[in-house]
Amino acid sequence: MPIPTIKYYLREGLLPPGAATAANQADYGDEHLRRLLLVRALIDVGGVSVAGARDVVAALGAHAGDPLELLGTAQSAIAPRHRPDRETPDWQAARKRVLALIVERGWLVHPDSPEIDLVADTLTTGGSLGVEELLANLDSYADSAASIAAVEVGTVLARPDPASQMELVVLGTVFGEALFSALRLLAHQHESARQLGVIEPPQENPRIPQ
Amino acid sequence: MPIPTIKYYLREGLLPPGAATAANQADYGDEHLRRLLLVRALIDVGGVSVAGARDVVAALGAHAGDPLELLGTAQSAIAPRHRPDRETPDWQAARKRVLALIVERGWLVHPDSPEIDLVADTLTTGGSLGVEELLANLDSYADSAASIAAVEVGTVLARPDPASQMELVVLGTVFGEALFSALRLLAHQHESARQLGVIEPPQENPRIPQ
DNA sequence: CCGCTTCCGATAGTTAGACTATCCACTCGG
DNA sequence: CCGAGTGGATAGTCTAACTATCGGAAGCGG
Repeated sequence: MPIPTIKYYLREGLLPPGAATAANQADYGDEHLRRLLLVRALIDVGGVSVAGARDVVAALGAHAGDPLELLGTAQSAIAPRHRPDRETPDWQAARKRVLALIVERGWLVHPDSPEIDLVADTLTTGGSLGVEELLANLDSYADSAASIAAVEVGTVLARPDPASQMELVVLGTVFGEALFSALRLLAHQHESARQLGVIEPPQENPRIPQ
Repeated sequence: MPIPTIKYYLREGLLPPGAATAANQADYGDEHLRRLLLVRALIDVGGVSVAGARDVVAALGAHAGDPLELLGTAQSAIAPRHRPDRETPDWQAARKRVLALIVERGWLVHPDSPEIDLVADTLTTGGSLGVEELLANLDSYADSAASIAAVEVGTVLARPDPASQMELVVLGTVFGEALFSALRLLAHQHESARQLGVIEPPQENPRIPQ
């Protein structure tokens, strides 16, 4: 990684300044390196912008004990930015559908969460392109999201100290997404082959027919 | 949407040229509009670059009956671009782990699929940042990816004509990802609240205690 | 302690991607 | 017939993310 880039990150506030030992020397420690790796992960793996990464590390420094706040910052840095018209009846209907989902599942989510609007955005834009199937499959997506989230939150809480938990909130958001996404691709391949009736998977003992 | 932008997309080959009626007039039909919406969805919702969108629509035009090929193009346009060193023993071990997962699940995936490497990339980079939990949770991710993929492939195959199926491969890849991602965020909120032992969800009849 | 290298911080320049603006010849609608 | 609008071509703008250079002050080997 080129030095000028690191200097740039320092300027942009993505990395904390080193401890100055003289007018033109400064010490950088292990946590500087670690921070740098975190930033690169956010940018390379999470596709976050430099400005977004700055917000995330700032949030990591601030509300040191509030995982929910941090989670929001991390996710909104990662989420792609698209805003359909939110005044249309279609969008209102989509939002209502999401609220219904939340209620029927008993999800502990504040009804004013902006994340609800994000789901409605996706449903609406998809609907306007004729992907009505999104709505039909909404429950399946919610099932998977719920089971993944349960595992992930459990994993975060299993970390011993709060600082390490905070970091895993950020890293888990990014890497969890990337990992799921890549596995989904593999699973698509498998399911396409299976449902299209290509050759069956190798059996325990392929010699015995049927 | 400004006209100059549409002209730009035409130049870049994201939209097919209209049927020329005169030296300086051309007709555009419904499928042009639809194509434009598809491109915008790829860019806005999927976060795909203009060049990536061109590749996807080109793939949509070519191999008209090969969903697997198209799926690969669509996913690789969406996937963020990060390449850790693939020669390290860590990466080799990660890849072996992924292959084991594929075998033990009987997934019908070609062992040379580049998507396998993507999973290994994520595991390796995560591991180098100390997110060992990714490996531990790999099976949970695979479970969810499998069940989502089964639903999605089924949905695509339910479409009546091949052209419409091809389109849903692309749109489903993009919107499915966005929808799952947004729902995961909501589910994180819920699970954090639940596992941290915040107030319980409202019961059917909250009056009756216990 | 001399000189070469490296480093800090600051300023300025570069590159790629995604638009956006202008021009010109033409043509359609009133 | 005339003014608004269109298609195609060319050139310009704007932002994000780097990258290069500069001046001065350490550090370090001999």
